[in-house]
Amino acid sequence: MPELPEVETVCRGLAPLLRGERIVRIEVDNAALRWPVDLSLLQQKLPGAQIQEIARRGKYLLLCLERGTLLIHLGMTGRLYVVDSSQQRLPVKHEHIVVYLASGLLLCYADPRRFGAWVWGGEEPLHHPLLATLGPEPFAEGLNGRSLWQRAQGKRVAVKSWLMDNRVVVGVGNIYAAEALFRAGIHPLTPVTTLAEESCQLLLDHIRAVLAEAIEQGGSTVRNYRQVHGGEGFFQTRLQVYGRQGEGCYRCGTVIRALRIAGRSSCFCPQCQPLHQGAGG
DNA sequence: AGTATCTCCTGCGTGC
DNA sequence: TGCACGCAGGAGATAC
Repeated sequence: MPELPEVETVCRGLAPLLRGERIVRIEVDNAALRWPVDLSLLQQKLPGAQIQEIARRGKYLLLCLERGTLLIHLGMTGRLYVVDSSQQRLPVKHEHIVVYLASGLLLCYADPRRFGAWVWGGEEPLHHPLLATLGPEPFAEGLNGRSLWQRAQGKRVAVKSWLMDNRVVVGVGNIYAAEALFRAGIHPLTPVTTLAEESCQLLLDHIRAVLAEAIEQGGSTVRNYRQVHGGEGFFQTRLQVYGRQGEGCYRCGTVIRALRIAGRSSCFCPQCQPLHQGAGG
């Protein structure tokens, strides 16, 4: 399931392949993604346009064209890949969208569960409703323990749900929230309002560290995530709590447990992540 | 207004 | 071997 490291990896993989390419046409086989793909609009905007840059905002990919930007979200199972139209290829299951490029390359989108999105973001994509309400990027300079702590005041929500709220910080999903909390020694149910400012800083440091390591490793291949060239990421071998319930903690040997928090399975080590006031120091 | 739940969807593992 | 079922979860919509 793509989180920030996976989307960033896809972004970095696509950029050198697509930058400067001119779009010839777009074919949509199944428009029933998270929101219906507006085919007539895309057919009006895309053909003839040159791809200037590929960028990322949160978990959204931005395909920046000459006059406007296409927003792409991979949802849970979305996959972008580039193939050469001159080479024969087998049909890909759940391949819903193909963008034909002037060089003969094809930008393809497959998404079994169709939680993803292809949305026209207009000429000022950062003002698009999907992007306008997003919180800061985790690596943004202005983000620090103090600003996080200030925003946590008066909120009783569990720290894990809070981290996954993209108004607080973008890009942190279920996997990396669990991993960052483990590294910071903070119980996932800790009410955010009880976190000390130092704990917020520690947590942010670990969020940044785990995301940076995951990007370096090409993301985590859990279920069907793949890089642009079809290769797997490698960070999944370094996950310390996610998906490890019932197994021993690498640090202390205690059995990793899983709770359901806001409907999401949340793995943690009861020994390394005790639940108490101001947890995490 | 803050918080929790619902919803979309398919593939996969489990149990009978 | 097959089928029902639960679970996986991003994030906007909806309900409390």
